[in-house]
Formats: sequence, structure tokens, C-alpha cells
Amino acid sequence: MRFQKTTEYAIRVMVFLANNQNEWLSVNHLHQVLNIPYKYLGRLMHTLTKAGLLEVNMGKHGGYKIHPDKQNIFLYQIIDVTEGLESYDRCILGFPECSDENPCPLHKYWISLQKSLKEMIYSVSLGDLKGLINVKY
Amino acid sequence: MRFQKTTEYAIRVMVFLANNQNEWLSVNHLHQVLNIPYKYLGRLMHTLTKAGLLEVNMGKHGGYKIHPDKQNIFLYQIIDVTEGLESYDRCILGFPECSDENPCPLHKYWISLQKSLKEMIYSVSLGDLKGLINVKY
DNA sequence: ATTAATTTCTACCTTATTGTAGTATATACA
DNA sequence: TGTATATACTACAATAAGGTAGAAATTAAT
Repeated sequence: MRFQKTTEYAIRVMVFLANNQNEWLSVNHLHQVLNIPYKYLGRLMHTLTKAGLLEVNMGKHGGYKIHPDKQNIFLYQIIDVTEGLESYDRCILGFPECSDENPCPLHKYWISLQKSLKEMIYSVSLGDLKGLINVKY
Repeated sequence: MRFQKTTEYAIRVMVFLANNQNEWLSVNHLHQVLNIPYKYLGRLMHTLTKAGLLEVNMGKHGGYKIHPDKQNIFLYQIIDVTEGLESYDRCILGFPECSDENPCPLHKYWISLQKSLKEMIYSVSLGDLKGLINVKY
């Protein structure tokens, strides 16, 4: 029961960028500070940019920053880009017809947990996480 | 954010066996009723047996049933066999030193959810799920 | 004994995730 | 305009999860 590693990386890097709003940060710098494989991170940054969460500046002194139009990004937006949100509406046992009326054996236990998980990813934003960067990964 | 598919399969099959305590159920039967790939399920049953959760009877009219010494199995015991319990104590951002004193950015949000998840897998048992098998997978 | 139905064991295949390498392209600035 | 420093793009490699195939071993019943 966990996020994909790519999602971990994405949240890590987005939190870091949110704490350095006005600087262009290069992949190499982020790779070193956040301990994420360089080339893999490069591709992830590109993906986050295509998804509209980041602004990019190519060439010398280039890098990435949070997109100016997206100043309060929620966790669900990041997760949506990296692994999708399907699992937050899915039956934990993979029963395709699972519902309150037609529940799988774990339904009543899982539903409330799923609700809490959703509440977290839809309510926590990068703004809530500002300042929290004294972490060595 | 989900269980591995193998864990899904394992819980499905254990719930079914718990509802048919006195019968030897063959892999072929379970495969058909629970819609789990035949050969893959065979290996999973063997794994659950080696872990002591099931009793096996080889040969004609053979199959599996819940091990007589394990009449009230909790979810965490099944999950431990299929994917391990590491993720239930792990930082959601993979920060190796994450703790109350030295938290990652998501720590305070994740900790309470993790606690609920643990409470579920340590408190829900197959006994709690008996009778709930009117499900077509 | 023989046969049929079952698990066991070993090997391999497929797919998704994670990670690496190299070249092309863009930008800043001397 | 040349050079240094970035990202973009494409291809491929490694690993883990999920899945398949077939022969060997075990058991029940005839």
C-alpha cells in the first residue's frame, strides 16, 4: 500500500520548488539536493511541465519553476500526472461492481479509509507545505 | 495508492476459503469462482501454504483449506505474506530519517492515515468477513 | 497396478516501472 | 558568432510484478 516511487519523487521536487518560487532550478541541482536519479528526474520534470504544473526555461541559466498560473497546487494534481487517480475510486479487492448496495467483503472497512485518503490529497496543497524543506533525502 | 494485485487475489481467496471451512477446494475451482489466473493462483496457494495459513491435500480430491491452527486470520497476516508490511511504517516521501522530531513535509498528514490503515489490517479478520461471499468477481 | 485428478516444481514470457545513455536543440553571454 | 550550460527527445537496459507452460510427484479410487 504505497505511492509509486515516481509520485514520491514528484511530490518531493514540487515541495522543493514551492519553497524556491523565484529561482530557475536546474535538473542537476534538484537531482543532487533531492537524491533523485538525474536522467529519470529530467523526464519527470518534462512530464510535469507538459501537464502545466511547471514553467521551463531552456538553455544556459535555465531550469524549472512552479508555473505562475498554478500558485497553489494540490497533491491530487501531482498524483494525477504521475500515476492517475483511478485507485482512489477503486474497490480494494478489485470487485468490479463494488458499491454500497453490492459490496465486496472489505467494502465497509475500506470506504472510510479511502475517503480519508482522498481528503488528504484534495485538501493538502504545496502552500500548506511551505517552509518544510529542512530535509536531507 | 493500492495493494498489489497479488494481495487482492490472496484476500479474495482467503475470504472464500473462510466461508467454506470444511471442504478441500481445488485451485481450478477457486480460479473459476474468483476469476484469478489458474497457474498464478496455484503458485499463490503454495506460498500461502508454506507461510502456514493454509493446509494442503495433494492428489485426487485434494485442494486447500484454512489451516486448522489458524482459525482467525487477520488481514495483516495475509498482506505480510504477499507484499510485506514495510510500507505501513515507511515515510510516504521516502525520507529515510522521517520521524515526529525530524518530519518530512507530509509527515503530519500521512501519520494519522497510516495509523488508520494499520488499524484496519490488524483488526479486521476473516471471521469479520464471514458470510460475505455473494460476490461475482 | 493403473488411471485420473490434483499439487509441486522449474522455467520462461509479458508488462509496467524505474533507471541510463547519447544526441539534438535552445538560450545566455562573452 | 562561438561556447558553455541547459532542456528535449529517442532509444534502450534493469528490475519487479504479473502471468503461462509443461513435466514430475502425490493421492484416491477402481
